[in-house]
Amino acid sequence: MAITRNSFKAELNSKGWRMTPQRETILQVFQTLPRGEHLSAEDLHSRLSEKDAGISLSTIYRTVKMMARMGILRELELAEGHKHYELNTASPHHHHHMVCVQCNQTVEFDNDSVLKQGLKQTEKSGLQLIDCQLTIYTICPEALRMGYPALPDNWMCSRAVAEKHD
Amino acid sequence: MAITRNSFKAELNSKGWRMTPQRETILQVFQTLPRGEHLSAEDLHSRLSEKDAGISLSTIYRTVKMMARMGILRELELAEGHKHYELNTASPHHHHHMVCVQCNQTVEFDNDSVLKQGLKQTEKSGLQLIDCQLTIYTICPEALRMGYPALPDNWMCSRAVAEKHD
DNA sequence: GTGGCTGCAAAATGTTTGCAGGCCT
DNA sequence: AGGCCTGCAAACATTTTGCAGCCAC
Repeated sequence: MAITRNSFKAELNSKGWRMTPQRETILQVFQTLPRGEHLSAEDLHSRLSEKDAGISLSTIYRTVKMMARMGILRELELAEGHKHYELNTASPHHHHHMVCVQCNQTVEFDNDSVLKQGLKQTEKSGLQLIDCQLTIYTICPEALRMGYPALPDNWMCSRAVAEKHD
Repeated sequence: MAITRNSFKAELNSKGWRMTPQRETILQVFQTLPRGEHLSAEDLHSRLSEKDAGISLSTIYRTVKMMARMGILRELELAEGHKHYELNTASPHHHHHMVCVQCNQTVEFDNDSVLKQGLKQTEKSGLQLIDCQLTIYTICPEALRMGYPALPDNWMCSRAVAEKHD
């Protein structure tokens, strides 16, 4: 049931498309990504440049969008202004996200009942469910104490500061 | 509990900010928006230009972002590439969205149990819930029949075509 | 009166696209 | 061999920002 290099190639070919080194590399990155992590196009690009395989940004954008449409990747709108991608594992590995609007820290959590609600809803409307994402926007106690949403310019919570020093 | 011009002004002043004609106008638009509708910054801009009150796009962007941070508006990432806003009515008017990835048609639905799950999750982590959105991505039967995701270039489902003729 | 607010224009960001050449099937 | 695919650069869409003047407090 999980995606493999070969099933990916078969699915591509069945649509008249092709397996290429770039597509294989990108699939591998997601296959070896620790559970709970997700990458933006830019993340992928710099990660691949560091190693050997430089893949152009355009190709990355084209590829992740295609893989998302094929149902292989899941497209997430978590941080402001750009999308993240992760392998689209079906239930029972279906999970959701909780993201702090101040520091963008994301925590994933499992909740199968949400997917059930989603399926109920789409069946009722005669539509096919592609994905179902519960995103919870929160703000951390520290930012609240500092007077959010009237925070000083450039203020960051300690978690966000720590993240900058990675 | 619902937002009013006066409670808005009070909240602004408490933070050292000001009530202005632009902010009042934008609040009014959302207050009189039929339930289930949501506007992008561009929507707001053209809607206000048609009438009398021309408000610059920058001010609109600044204002809706501020109002979202204050918890007055809810920021939605439904269609590709731009955000929509709606009044952030608390439970029991809390609702969620189902959007077709082909034609972008959006249907809202109620589901209080989702909000309950969200509250449970944030409490567990000691965070304050700002918003909680279940977004269901679907694809309509018509696009499936046409071979999605390998659709002909520029193909649109009949609902999407109808939408273009508005 | 003062400092926040607006409008304008310019910049920045994230993403898409046209095209010439290359490689998978 | 044909046509899909890539990389590059340029275009694009949306959103953000610097700044001078304005207006709510």
